[in-house]
Amino acid sequence: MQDQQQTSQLTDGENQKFLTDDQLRKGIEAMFFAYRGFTADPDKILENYAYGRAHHRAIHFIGRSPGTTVNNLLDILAVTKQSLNRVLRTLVDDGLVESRIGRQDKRERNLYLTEKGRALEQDLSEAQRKRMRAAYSAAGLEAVTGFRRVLEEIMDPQMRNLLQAMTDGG
Amino acid sequence: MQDQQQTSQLTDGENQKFLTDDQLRKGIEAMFFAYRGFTADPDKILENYAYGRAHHRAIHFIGRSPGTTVNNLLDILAVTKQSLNRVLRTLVDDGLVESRIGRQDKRERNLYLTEKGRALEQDLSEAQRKRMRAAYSAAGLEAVTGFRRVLEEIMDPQMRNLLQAMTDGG
DNA sequence: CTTGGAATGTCAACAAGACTGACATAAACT
DNA sequence: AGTTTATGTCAGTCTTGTTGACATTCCAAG
Repeated sequence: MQDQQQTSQLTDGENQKFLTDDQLRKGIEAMFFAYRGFTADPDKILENYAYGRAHHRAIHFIGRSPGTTVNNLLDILAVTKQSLNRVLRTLVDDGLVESRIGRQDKRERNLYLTEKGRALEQDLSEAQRKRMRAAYSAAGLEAVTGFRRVLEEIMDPQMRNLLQAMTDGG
Repeated sequence: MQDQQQTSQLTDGENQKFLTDDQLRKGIEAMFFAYRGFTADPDKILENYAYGRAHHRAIHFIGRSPGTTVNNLLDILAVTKQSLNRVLRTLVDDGLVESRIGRQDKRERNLYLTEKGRALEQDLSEAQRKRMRAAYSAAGLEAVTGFRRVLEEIMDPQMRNLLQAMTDGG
């Protein structure tokens, strides 16, 4: 089994010490604390409105893919239509989101941010980006590549595909 | 400024293309989808019990730092004592957690998992570790290092310190 | 042209899990 | 002795999720 090609000076055992339960636990806890930071800044902005994280998510994905349908959004957000509808209704009522009847398929509703909606979206996004920008900058390109790589492995395959499709098309 | 040591062939501009708003957005969305996957497996187990994610968090950190106090847990979980107390009460009532009066300071309660509690903790942890193990394994050591690095930069400094203290002491 | 299914909206009831505010008790500190 | 700390508890509220039921509109297939 010892051929002349040594790709690493580490044995398999040493090479995979990052797979110990203790290393995994640290990753799990880091994920928990980081996610809290990740949502903290938008949450603080939303306190000024009568909105919560659910509204942020809807606003984000509508702003990101203008004209998306309710069903699309349901796939992305993985909540019930009743739950999403309550959020969408308040956003439409408050004039942040416009819901247009589909041109080809008139059953569908195409969702768009209004100017007011886009303003809030920018506010929330910039707050969240600011933290991410600082983190990326401090960690460096190589770390960011690894970060993205691991996140993609953690998510469900369907979500990975969905994210991929969004990134290509939208 | 140009010494003989070239650390990179990239200009500053090229070197920081990962800081564009579009790159940041991709990271933000990856974080969102990954966190959902991250919590999915324990959540599925908890459906069989009358417990939720809040119980999982309490069980995790008690199992990780046996003898921890309520106040400690409040700092870690960042919820109100009323919220935590409701969770702890059910766990104590159901015989998963033991609450002992502190030896030095009798105002404090030291929290421990019972055997039953440890069994559930193992079940939940192993489900979550399984996904992380697969992700780490697929992504490789270098990516995992970057992953951890970025997560630490994203979280609030107090949480980073707290996590550090836990990792050292506990 | 009718019928079945899909996309959407809405109503009602409910649950988990967060919150605030108020109050109580015991123990420790000053 | 008086104050602060650690914890527990009651009551009420909010957000966001759930299920179940039902209506409308419209596309598409028979």
